[in-house]
Amino acid sequence: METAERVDVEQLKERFATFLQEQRYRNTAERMRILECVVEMPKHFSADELYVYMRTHGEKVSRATIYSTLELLRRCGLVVGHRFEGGSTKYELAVRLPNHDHLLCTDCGRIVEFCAPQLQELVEQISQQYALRAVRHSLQIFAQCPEFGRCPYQRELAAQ
Amino acid sequence: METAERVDVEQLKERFATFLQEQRYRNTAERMRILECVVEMPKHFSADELYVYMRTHGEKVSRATIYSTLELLRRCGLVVGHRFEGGSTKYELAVRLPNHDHLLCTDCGRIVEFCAPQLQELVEQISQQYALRAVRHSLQIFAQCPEFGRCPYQRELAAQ
DNA sequence: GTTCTTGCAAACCCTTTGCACGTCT
DNA sequence: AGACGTGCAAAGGGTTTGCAAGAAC
Repeated sequence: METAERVDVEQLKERFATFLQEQRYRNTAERMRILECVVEMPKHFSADELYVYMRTHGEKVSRATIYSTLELLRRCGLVVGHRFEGGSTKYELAVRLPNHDHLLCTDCGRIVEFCAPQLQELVEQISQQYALRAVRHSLQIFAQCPEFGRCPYQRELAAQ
Repeated sequence: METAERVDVEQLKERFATFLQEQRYRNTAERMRILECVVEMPKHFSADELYVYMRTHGEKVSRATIYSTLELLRRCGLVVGHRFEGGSTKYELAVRLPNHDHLLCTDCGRIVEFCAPQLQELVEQISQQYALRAVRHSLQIFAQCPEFGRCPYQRELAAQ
């Protein structure tokens, strides 16, 4: 849980409260508890994983509320959603590592996050070529270990 | 249908036939007819759009066969699948424009394809930093018109 | 003749929705 | 009081699967 300590939950809750107020949404206990639990989740989690986590930690909350609150958190900018291949949308706390993209190891499923400022430049350059203004982007790199089946992180993953 | 004429269907069918043979899949009439229809589809299409197209063009085929054949075509490299935001997976013929990415206008929904060789370099560079070998990537840029609501392609889109 | 593929429908997963009840303002 | 949010279950869209009949090898 080392990542959790680095995040100032109270500050996030304030930002969320301000957003809700400005957008004329109601500040409910459920919404704040969901934000608290989002902070406690591992880096990438699905709506259902969050639901299971909350139900197994004594929180009484429905899937519908989780989905709707995650959408509010996304619009508030506190959470980012990614549609990786295969399953469901994965969410992550935006404050953990802003403006990053993902490298997905097809050997072990590991997700590596990276920041590439040059990519931002490239994205803006390409958008300008089409007379458009880049709002955001999503780059996913699918990669393998140089020697097939010898992913250096496979052991690490198995140990978890 | 100008794009269709530029594609050598027979050559694609040969490539698919070779793939099926090598992988010990059977060469069936359905699989070849699906490939023919994929060539006739607009650039980006969903499995269901292909299904509807085939059913309205006298082809008797099931959704299950469409999905399984699209997966074979993908593994054969003839077709690429994209998970844009919102709906279903969109497929496209790989030969039309290889190694490209997508710019999505959030005003009009238009999908612009672009090739950026610098991106390929960047992707490889990033992968190497993590001792991985890039297999493929997917970059989606979400963009808007400089003046809100004045997308130069909106008229074009409405005219269709 | 055996194994694979097909078509159909049902199942499946993830997400959204309708509704009655509860809560915030 | 009124509008909005919640929980539940049911519906929804997209995709996959189980099975009997049919086709490829």
